[in-house]
Amino acid sequence: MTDTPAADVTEAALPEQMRVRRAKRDRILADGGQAYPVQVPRTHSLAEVRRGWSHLDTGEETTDVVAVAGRVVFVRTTGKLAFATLQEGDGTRLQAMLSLAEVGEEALEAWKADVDLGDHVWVEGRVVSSRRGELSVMASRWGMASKALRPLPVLHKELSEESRVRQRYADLVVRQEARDMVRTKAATLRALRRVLEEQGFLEVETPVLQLVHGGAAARPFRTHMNAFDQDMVLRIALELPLKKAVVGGVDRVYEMGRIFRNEGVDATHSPEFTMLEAYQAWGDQHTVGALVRDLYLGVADALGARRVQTPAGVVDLDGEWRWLPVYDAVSETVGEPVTLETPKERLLELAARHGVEVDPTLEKDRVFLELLGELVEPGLVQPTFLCDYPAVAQPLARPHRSVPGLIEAWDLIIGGVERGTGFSELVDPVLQRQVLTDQSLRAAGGDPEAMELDEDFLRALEYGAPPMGGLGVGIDRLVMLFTGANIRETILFPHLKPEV
RNA sequence: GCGCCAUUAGCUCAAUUGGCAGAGCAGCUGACUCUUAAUCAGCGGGUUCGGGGUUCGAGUCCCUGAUGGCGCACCA
Repeated sequence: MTDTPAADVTEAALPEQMRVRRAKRDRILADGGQAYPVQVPRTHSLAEVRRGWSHLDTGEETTDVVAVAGRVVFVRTTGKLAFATLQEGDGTRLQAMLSLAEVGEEALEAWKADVDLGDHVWVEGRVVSSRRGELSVMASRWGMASKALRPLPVLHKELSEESRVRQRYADLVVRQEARDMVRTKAATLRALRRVLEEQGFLEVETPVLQLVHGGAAARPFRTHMNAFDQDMVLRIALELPLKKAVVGGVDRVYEMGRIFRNEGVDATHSPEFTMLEAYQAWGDQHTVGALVRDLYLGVADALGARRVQTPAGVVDLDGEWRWLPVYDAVSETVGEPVTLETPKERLLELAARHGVEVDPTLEKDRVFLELLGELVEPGLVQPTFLCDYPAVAQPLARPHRSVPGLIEAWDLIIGGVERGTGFSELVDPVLQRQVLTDQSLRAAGGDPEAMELDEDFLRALEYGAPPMGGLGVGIDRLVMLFTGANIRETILFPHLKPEV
């Protein structure tokens, strides 16, 4: 124990409730007890007791002795009989009863004196049903398992938005939705891996620290490797190393991992988020379209619902997943034919007529993409593959097999939001070099999102990559679809600015 | 990045026109052997986000900074 003067000053500055709890801890230790024992008697989880003795009638008692442990979330103490509600990790609760007649005066008085909301305790005793029918453990002994020094937030009201995120550990204790989210996300990751494994995909891990930034258009985080005295970036995509693996014969390969983008933070964007990318040799945009559908259905089944309520309406994942060429989509929406040849001036007029603000200095095809994003995407509630994009949309996609100027790529829209993207991947090393050279010139010209020229990637392609399809799915957005949560709820510990 | 709103006890929130800073839960003391957000009686607990200003007087008005939320812009 620290009794330095400095510690006393700190002690005095603490809120009353924390001083009280510290005093209780000190008293337990001074009396020869343990406030933080390395191990406690525990024969059953709270859930196991609930499952095993659910048949008890109101007031029925057994001689079955169990030992349970959990966090105290409610206490109700009468003179000679104390009740407490214990909670374990997934939110399962079980009542503990301490009766003077069974536990003895000394143990009951210690309970009243030492136990606060938030403490972990263990209780050993018979499984009984109380007179009001509450399944309980009637204590013959109890002990402190871990003394909490900080008072728990109230359980009757949700934490403020900021506290929920800053102190997720407390949020998890007091809010069932927070606990469920952790398990929902884990179930989602399991389901995705299962679907991929069933279809013969191998999971690999590729470098997070990279020499050149590529695979997507985004601003990277920069760092430095001391051993090589080498500036590096954190990856913004998984794409390039996975394609290198396909070159080497890893025909069906995927990675599910964190990528980092040094950009805005809001309810739908986090600077680090989890991406799934999969590449399939001998496949194309249609085969990976089928794969992404299997992935979504696999997750839906794991979470128990193929129909999902979203702000945009009810999504039926069992329905048709429509393929919608983007020029058809925009033509239909604006009520007149729009094609790759439609001049920029006309596109700008259409934008103005439909109230879409567009930077008039954008190139023609980007104006078109603005119209698509503003007028079409929000209205696509059911799963839709927007396809046949103009080439400008995706530098790494293959030119369309039958329509010049288009590429073979899709964006999957569900509930009005982009959920994933897929390609017939570009494997011609000469074309790829042209595209990347153009990108690197833009990077040199100051575009912070443009890709750099990755010579190693081009060397790999020059050895020959098989025809392949590839897809990318934002895992957090997938979880958001099924839970209705915003991205900060799907990420256990999202980033916030430091506290003062 | 721009605009709007918010920040008060451990937690969640009140506070009228600028006039003694409050409630519920939590905590402390006491009562109570079937409670379950237990109940009852009493008590304590505040850098009103930080800094500056106006005023006899500021949680409240002004300036400035921090953090958060929402909207817009950008992105997945």
